[in-house]
Amino acid sequence: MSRHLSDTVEDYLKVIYNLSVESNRVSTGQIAEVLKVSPASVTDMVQRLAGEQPPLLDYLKHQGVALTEEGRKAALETIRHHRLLELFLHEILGYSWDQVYAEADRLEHVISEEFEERVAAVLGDPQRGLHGKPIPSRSLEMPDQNTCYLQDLRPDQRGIIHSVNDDDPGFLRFLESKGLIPGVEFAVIDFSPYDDNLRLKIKDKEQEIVLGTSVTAQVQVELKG
Amino acid sequence: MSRHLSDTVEDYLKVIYNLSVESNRVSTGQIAEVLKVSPASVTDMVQRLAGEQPPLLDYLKHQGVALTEEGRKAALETIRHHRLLELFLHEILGYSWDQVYAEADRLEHVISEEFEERVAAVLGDPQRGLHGKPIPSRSLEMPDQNTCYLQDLRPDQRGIIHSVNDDDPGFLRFLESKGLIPGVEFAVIDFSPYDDNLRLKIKDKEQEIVLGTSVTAQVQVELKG
DNA sequence: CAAATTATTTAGATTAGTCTAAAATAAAAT
DNA sequence: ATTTTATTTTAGACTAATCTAAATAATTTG
Repeated sequence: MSRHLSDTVEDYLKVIYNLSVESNRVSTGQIAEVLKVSPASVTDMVQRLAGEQPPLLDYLKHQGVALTEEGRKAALETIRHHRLLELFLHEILGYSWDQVYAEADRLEHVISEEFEERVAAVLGDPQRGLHGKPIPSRSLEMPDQNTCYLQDLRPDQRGIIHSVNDDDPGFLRFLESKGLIPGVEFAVIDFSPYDDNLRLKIKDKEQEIVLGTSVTAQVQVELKG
Repeated sequence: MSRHLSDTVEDYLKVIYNLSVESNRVSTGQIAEVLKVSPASVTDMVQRLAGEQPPLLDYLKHQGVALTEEGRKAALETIRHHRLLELFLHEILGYSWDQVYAEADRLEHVISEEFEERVAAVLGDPQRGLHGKPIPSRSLEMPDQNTCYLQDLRPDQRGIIHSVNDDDPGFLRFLESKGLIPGVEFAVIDFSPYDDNLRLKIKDKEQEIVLGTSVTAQVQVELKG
């Protein structure tokens, strides 16, 4: 079915997918920043990908890009690889949850469909990754998650940690030390205006914790009740 | 310790290592044939690798190349990756022995030292690969094997299948169907001149088998007694 | 040992992905 | 509604890895 895409192209599509969750069209500047390449390189690349047959991107000069259905499928394939690999590295090879990202990020471009299938089977066809994010299905359907960011909650609301960003090992170790792990229940105790800090009570933990937006904007939660 | 080498460079070094086992210096033409690139490309590349600091190859115009110690270490690193991966794909993910080569050949360039260590640990630090070839040690020592090619044996000699080439799935399925698997004992019954066919009796098998040189030149054995 | 054949190397070109610097466009601010 | 600022695009150039065609060196053969 799918023609071969280079590692680089897969990275572009993945980044565009992730940025698309927030805004409909994605600017070349945003992509450049995430991929740490120059804006000029991005313009070049998105023009190429928009010109492919069939096109992977929809591109309008000075108005950013959006994934085509083709591009979306390719991005989800890579994301499925990544999330299956993270789980695999943890479950089978004993990697810690802050270690898996870098390894999965290289392997995701290289494994075959066969490898993907076998890993999925060994893991029992998991629906969620090691950091809580949904894993696209074999047929590349992304289950829609009913979540919001922790930063949007206010006192007296209760929730469950749904998922966290996986790409910063230091941040992940911080989350672990605070007990902010997917599946954990918590309640918002206090909200502090101006700095937008949140005070949380985590289930089965004595000590309450206070978190700034640089944390609460990176954690997705499921509302309870 | 080691600077980063591209997948392509690792492939060149691996191929040169394998060809070096037979002849001391390796010709650009041989390399071109194995890698399926033009001889001109090989000349280009070997000149580059001989010019690196420190050099990975020793190159003399029109006289072929040899690996430097630096190049040999790099080749062994890749070979270690490959053989550990093949075993891993078989033992942990259930790949058959004719399926592992292609997957390992892509993954070998991408896995980290961490991955290598963990896989080696899970497999119990194996000394031999799935097809019998020795696995270079962590410190990149290649155990020297006391073997010869099956084609060099004559009637009444007995041996054990030591190792077989891993790169052709069809050939591997053929070997399996004949019971020619590393560790299996056999005796040479007959040698036929002109075509150099060998007749073998395989231990615990009723039927004797006759093999041509296109098979016997691809199988390494350990002499017994 | 010279001629013919074969192998290797050089020269010049191509593609993917990147860069910097300059030009063009869009957005923000006076 | 202009000017300023910020973003995006174009233009031109670089590197790694490859190619084909032509030139050169080595080897084989008569």
